[in-house]
Amino acid sequence: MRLADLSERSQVSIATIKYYLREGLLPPGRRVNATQAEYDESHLRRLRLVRAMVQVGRIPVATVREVLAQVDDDSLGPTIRLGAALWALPRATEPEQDDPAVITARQEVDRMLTRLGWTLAVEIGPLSPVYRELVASVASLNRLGYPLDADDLAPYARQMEHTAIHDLDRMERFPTAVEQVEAAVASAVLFEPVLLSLRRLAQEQEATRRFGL
Amino acid sequence: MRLADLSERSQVSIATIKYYLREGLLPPGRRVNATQAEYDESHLRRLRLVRAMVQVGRIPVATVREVLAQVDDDSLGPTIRLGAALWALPRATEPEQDDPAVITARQEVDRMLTRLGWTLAVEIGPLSPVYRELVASVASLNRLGYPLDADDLAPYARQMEHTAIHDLDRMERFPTAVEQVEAAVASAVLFEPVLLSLRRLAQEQEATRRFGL
DNA sequence: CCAGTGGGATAGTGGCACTATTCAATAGGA
DNA sequence: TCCTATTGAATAGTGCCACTATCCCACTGG
Repeated sequence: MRLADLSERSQVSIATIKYYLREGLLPPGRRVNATQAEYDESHLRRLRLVRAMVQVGRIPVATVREVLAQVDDDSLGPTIRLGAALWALPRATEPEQDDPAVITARQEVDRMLTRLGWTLAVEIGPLSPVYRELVASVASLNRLGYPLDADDLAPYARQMEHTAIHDLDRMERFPTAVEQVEAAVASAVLFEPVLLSLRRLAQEQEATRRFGL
Repeated sequence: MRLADLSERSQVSIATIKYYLREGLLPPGRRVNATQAEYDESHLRRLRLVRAMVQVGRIPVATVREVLAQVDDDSLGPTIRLGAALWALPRATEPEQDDPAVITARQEVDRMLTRLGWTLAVEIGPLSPVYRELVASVASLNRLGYPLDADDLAPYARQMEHTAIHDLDRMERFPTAVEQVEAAVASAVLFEPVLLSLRRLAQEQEATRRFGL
């Protein structure tokens, strides 16, 4: 497959593919000679993943580069690789340490985590971007006057435990490590809109049940 | 409260507040005289909501304006107002009609909805932006090689039914209609990062349980 | 009386994801 | 062989958008 074919099949313009190649989001093709390069299915798959992250996930190109570097790092075991890829994802605005809303939020998050027995999360929590993003989000809600405590968070967390089991079941169906991590990233990025849409539909449904049309 | 005070208490620069006033995201203050205006707590609350939508939710300013127009429309009953506000939120790329991935996605979504008995969603579904966003997301996953059928979607949807009940319980605690709709919008925008963070934490937790460290 | 304040108007900034152009070296069909 | 098309590199430009900066003027209040 040449560049033009890759562009054709992915519906991504040649200029944009060149841009991604330049930015290191797409590995270079196998150079057939000085003026031609050959691309294969893995390039197509990667290109679609990049598009998904950039367009659907609104992830900055620089972040996509970091995530993919983890996906392709053969020196990591599959589990670590998965963590590392998701590690690089969040769009977090880092919480300020001295903000009282942040301190409260952290306390409640920690209480929720210990109550659920998420020991790993508690130990590595403060280092994880995911944890920090959670704290920052809860703090935002605090500031807006919608406080969330451990009692509010716990049921949602338990529901997410169930979804996580589903998620990993789906992931483990893929044969190779790279494909599994790609699936995890795709799931993190693309499945989120699905979940959120379902939530809003459920809200509409529940509102109708309560208040009628 | 004068403009300077509003800026001080919200930590939003005067220039930005003026910008929001210009764009109609913030109602003008009560003019005390030709050169002074008085703002109250509702302005502060609204300003924080706008910031949350723009910064955390990454919602375009033009969309924020539309959403707030619904929030403030007294001619609507509270339920309709809630729906209308959430109606205006999504900013997804519309699915193309003839795309086979979209057709498959729509079939599976519809099957899932009927199975759950979400009759309202089925009837008004094709008109709802939320429904269309769901179809588009599932179609993206299809194209990427991660097909989702009704069997995959249903358990997630059932879980979201539970969260929706929690959501509306929290919303109904607020006294006035405007505050309730504001709470719903804040919940739609700000609670989403919380849910997603919880999901990723749960994934880390579950991955550790399965594969160890 | 005059520094400060609010609001309107207008232009500028910076980030970012592309997009267009040009160039030189071929490839490949007529 | 000729001629058009293609590739990759380099570089500059575009369009969007959320601010941000600057002026100006009317007026306030110590």
